[in-house]
Amino acid sequence: MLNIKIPFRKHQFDARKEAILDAVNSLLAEKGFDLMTMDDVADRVGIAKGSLYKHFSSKEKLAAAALTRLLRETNDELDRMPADWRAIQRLEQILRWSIHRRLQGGVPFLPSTRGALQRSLMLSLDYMTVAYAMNKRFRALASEARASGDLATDVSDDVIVFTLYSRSCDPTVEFLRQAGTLSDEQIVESMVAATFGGIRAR
Amino acid sequence: MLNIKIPFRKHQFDARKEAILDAVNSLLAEKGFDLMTMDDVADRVGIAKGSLYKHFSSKEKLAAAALTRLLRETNDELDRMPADWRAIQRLEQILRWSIHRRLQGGVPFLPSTRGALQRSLMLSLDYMTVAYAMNKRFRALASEARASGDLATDVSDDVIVFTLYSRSCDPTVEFLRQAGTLSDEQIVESMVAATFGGIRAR
DNA sequence: GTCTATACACCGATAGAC
DNA sequence: GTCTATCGGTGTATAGAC
Repeated sequence: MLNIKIPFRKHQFDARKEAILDAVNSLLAEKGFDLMTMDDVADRVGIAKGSLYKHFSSKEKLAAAALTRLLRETNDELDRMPADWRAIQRLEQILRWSIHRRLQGGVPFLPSTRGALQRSLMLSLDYMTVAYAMNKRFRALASEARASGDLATDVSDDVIVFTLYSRSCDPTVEFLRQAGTLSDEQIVESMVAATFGGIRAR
Repeated sequence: MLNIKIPFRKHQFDARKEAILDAVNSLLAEKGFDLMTMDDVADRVGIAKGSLYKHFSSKEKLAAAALTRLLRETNDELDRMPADWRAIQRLEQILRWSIHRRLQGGVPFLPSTRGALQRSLMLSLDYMTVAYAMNKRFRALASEARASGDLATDVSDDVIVFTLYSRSCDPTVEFLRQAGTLSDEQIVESMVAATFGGIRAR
């Protein structure tokens, strides 16, 4: 009976861990890393602050775990796409998915290129592994799309990849939501149209 | 002789005020509002922290003054443009100017839509006045450009204006600079090309 | 007005009882 | 493993001497 109870407890433990990451994800979206406090996280999950440290040894590790999970989900979304889609189609869809998730409150902020978090991310093997894998896939899609003649000739692959990363945390989304003139679906399509087609008349 | 010395002192005072704003601008660009401390500012200017409060009564007021000066300069840049330029040309040039300034370290970060700073900005008459004026000019340019058929039909004026705001603090710039494959001038032109022409082949 | 010193609050992390 | 209580450090803002 002990070999039944142990897996059960472990299940409980993992479930709480997921709940913590959910809270962190939404808090990162709301306030960003610097303004998010461990008290915020503990309050939202409904546990004591001290208990958080039984799961994650620091605030940076906590955020790294949340971001790692997010990157994994992005990879999963890429896996789910139909096999016959063109590269340009996949790139467009992954942006659409990102903005959609963000509007639902699940996708975080821009991790600033400086500061303690960035340093901690670099030291996280989990994070770096999945980040490297995702980056590789994006670059492959970019060069495939370029080979098919689907990408603008006056922007390099670097610009393509970084632009798509950045659009995931573009404040335009917040502005448009606050303006209130567009539905969520219209916001997503406007952003995709502006990113891929530009804002100048064609 | 007193009426000579008083304006001189006032001149000294104002000069120091400008020096403080310079320091704040570069610090905001480097670390953002949350991570910037009053000690940082005082150290960079070379004065004591307490003295800062003789010029600005709070950290938020300090940042608001720096951002207000930046918006004024943006307005000045719009004023400097040749009278015969088309609206689309002006919009393109103001983006080019923004990114150029940012690469030189003078343009701040993304002011997050939440937090103490945003609240303080809303209460600042100076900031709101110049922000409102600039917004008005941008909207006028957008609708003029649209009337001329120079803007994409599938993005609204809201999207045009907010997109240009957001491109001024787009992390793509940081990424490209870190990648090191493009010169500053190439970064500016890539961003302008990607924003106005999009990343999809035309 | 500029300095030094300090009050006051907040936050990350830890200790120790249960 | 969860809780309460607290330490140590940092940051904004102020007080008071000069």
